[in-house]
Order: sequence, then structure tokens, then C-alpha cells
Amino acid sequence: MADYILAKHISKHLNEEITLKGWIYNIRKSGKIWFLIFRDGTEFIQCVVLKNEVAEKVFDLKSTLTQESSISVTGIVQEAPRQDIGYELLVKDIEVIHIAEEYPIALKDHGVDFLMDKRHLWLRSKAPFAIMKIRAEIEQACRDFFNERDFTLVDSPMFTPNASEGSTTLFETKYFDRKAYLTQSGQLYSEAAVMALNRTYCFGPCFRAEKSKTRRHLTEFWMVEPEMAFFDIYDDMDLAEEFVSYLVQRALKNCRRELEILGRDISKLESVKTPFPRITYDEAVEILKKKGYDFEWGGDFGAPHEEAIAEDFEKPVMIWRWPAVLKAFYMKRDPEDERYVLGVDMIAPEGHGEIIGGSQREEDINTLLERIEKEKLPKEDFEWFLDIRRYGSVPHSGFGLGFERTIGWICGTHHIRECIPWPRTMARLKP
RNA sequence: UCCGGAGUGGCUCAACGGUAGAGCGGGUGGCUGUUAACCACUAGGUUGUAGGUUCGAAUCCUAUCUCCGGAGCCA
Repeated sequence: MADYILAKHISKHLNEEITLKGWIYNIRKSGKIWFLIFRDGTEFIQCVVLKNEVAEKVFDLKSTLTQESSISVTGIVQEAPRQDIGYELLVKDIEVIHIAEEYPIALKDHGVDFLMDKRHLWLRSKAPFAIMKIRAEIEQACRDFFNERDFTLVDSPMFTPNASEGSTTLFETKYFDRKAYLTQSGQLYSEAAVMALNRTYCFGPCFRAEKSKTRRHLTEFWMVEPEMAFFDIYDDMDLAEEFVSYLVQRALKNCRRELEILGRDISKLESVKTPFPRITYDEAVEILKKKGYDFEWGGDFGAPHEEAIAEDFEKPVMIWRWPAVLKAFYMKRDPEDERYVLGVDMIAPEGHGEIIGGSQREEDINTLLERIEKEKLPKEDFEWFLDIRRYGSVPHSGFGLGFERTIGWICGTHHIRECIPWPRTMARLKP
């Protein structure tokens, strides 16, 4: 058993003498009293050092300790109503492990570029700490959600042999004497997997070489992609809203402290329960027209359009039944009107953009072949994918949830690069 | 790729044609309840780079680099 406790468990040790091991977040000095804000990666604790409670050499540490120095601190746990967590430590002894050099990150404003250059240190600060905790909790929630619903995890490969979907730009890499591409989605593999395992999901990084420089884009981001045999578009939307609601409620249940640290308006998350509003593309266009946008049927929604549509709803809104011209070849045509496909996007509130893209898939091989030919995709590369339609084809559906965008919405961060430990953007490959 | 914005001490910014300043961080001193503590003193900058205009350029012009925001594309 370790001879120290984790700071997050401090409340279980009221009036006991305990030892904590960690780092100094901040020091506030006075004459015969000083305060050190201690952190150990599980919680932030104020420690009080009183001149007549400690040895002189311990008291004098106030002039040698620096921000981010590592220490072992022993003291008595006391109630402290003015502290966020309600407790503080009355220090009895401090053992110095390492005196940190002058720390570059002050507890003041810094620019994004500076902080990202120092990402390896910035992670120690309060907001990144809270976001990483929430990210880990939501990732676990994703896995729990699907495990509880008879889904099997079937992860897809990162290396892919061809530029299948065509539309987005892929990262190309050497693969021995051939070329390979980094995956942009696991969906096509999942479509094969559900014919083997009925309901599956994959959860991993995706790569897009788009030259996007906005607060909603990364070149490497994570996506959760469930795929379900025998699901139609309605089942797909039912699952999507249940899933998103589950994630938000899970954050509210298990990440209160972290959301508080981030100053998130919790009331906005509390209302995120099923059912979510569903509108068709045509209805969305009507909303835009009523708001004075000059928008033609058949166009795709840009970020300002998405925001204009989403601002009417306090929950995420699903837009479905899209013009076929806008969507990928594998989406199923609406049987009632060939101009539409049974695709759905989910737009998060508060300007966080599209968090889900999904659809019912085209299960008829001839229709699929038509679209492959029409979009001039390399048919030979899709032979394995067409096999899914040759051997016991069934209706099936799925969607992909952009993980960082979802975290960004739950945490209320301005830019999704804060929602991944080591962000990769067009301009950033380090650290 | 296109359209905007910004590059000034370690950091965040000010000065917008006339002697480069402040706050934070660092150093020194003071303070027994601080909450990004406070108070006093102190060190620290050839203003992204290369040209040009001018008696004089951080400031105006040209080129270039970097970053930021957005568009397109997307999660």
C-alpha cells in the first residue's frame, strides 16, 4: 500500500494526517503564513503553511519553491468552506522532490500558439486537466453504451489501399513498394462487419488532409462509428439521439467537478434528452429562407447556415433526407423520391457544428454500381464492398460521431484542438 | 487555394511619423487567511525577415515568412 493518498480522496480523511505527492500549481506568500496550491493530477488542493505549525526550514521553503516544483506534503485535512472542494491541508511537513526551473506558463492569459507549443506542459493546467478527464469519461461512456446494447467492437484499419470515397483528401504514405492512405472513416469495413456480427462499432483516429483552418477541424480526429444490420434510417436516428443524450447525461453525472472548473453552463446540457428535433433538408431550407438567407435547394449548408438552423433549438437537431447530389455514393436513395437520400446530420447547439453524419446504406448492388460508375470511382477497388450486397444483402444503417466536436460541445471549448491531448492541425505537428 | 487579422522584453498587450511603455512572470524587501493575493523597489527589447520612402519608421510602401480567424470541404 502506498504511503500517500490521491488528492481527490481528501474528503475521506477529515482531521487525519495524510501525505500527498504532486506538484505546486501556485504559491501565495504572506509574512508568517503562505499558501501553496497543490495538484497531483487528480485534484487541486490549497495547503496552508503557518510559521508556528512547521519547522523553520519548512517555513522557509516559501522562498525556494517554484511553480511546478514536485513535492511530498504532509498535513492535517481541514474543512474549508471557501475552497471549491470544501477542504484544505494544514501543512506539517514538506519534502522537496525537485525544484522546477522558471516555468513558462503563468496563471495568466497566453496565446493559443504559445500554449500549443507548450502542450506537454499546458496539460498540467486546470482547463486541460478537466477536459482530459471529461474526454476519458465520455470515451468510456461510448464503449459502455454499445456494450450494453449488444454491439461488438470491430476496429477498422488505419492503412487503406485506395482513396475510396473520393471527396476528401487523404494522407498518402509509403507502404513498402506501394502507396497507402490513412483512413478517413471505418464505415466501409463496418458494413462488412455487421454482416458477420450484426451490430458493431469502431472507435479510432481518422485522418483528413483537408486544408481546413477552423475551430472545428483537426487533421487527426477520433470517430465513433456504430453500424447496424436491419436498421433503417428511423432506427438510425433513434439510436443517434439516444447515444448523444446518454453521453451528455453521463458527463453531468460523473464530471460535475470538471464542468465546474470549465465554467460550463450546465443547464444547457441538462435539457439534452430524447427526443431531439428532426427536420428534413427541405424544412431546413425553409427555415433559412424565413431568416432571410438567399439559399437555393440543392446547396450544402455552411457553418453560418448550420448555426442559423441550430439556434432555434436547445437540443441537437437532426437534419435528414438530403439531396442525393450532396451525399456519398453509399447512401440509400429515398424510395419515394429518387432525388433524395436517407442520410442524416446532427448539429450540436451553441455553434459547435455537425457532430454526427449517418445514413441508411444502399443495399441493392445495381443501384450501388450505378452510383459508383456515375461518380467515376474505381470499381475494382470496391469489389469486396460489393460482395456485401452479393451474399445475403440486408438493409443496414450507421453513423459516425466526431468525438472531439462532441467533447468540445460538452465542455464548451472554443476550439476542438483543446479536446485532444496532442492536436494535429494543418500548422501543427509538434509536440 | 482564396478572403480577412496579427507579428513589439519569457508571456499578454500599449505606443500608429518625433526619446519604445504597462501588467504578469523573474529578482530583492514587506505583510498571519490569501483566492490568477496585495504593496514597494529592480533587471529585461537593434519592434518576424529583407528592401524602400523620410531629416526621422514599431508606425507609411513593397516583398517574404509565420501564426490566428473564416470560406471551400468535412466529423
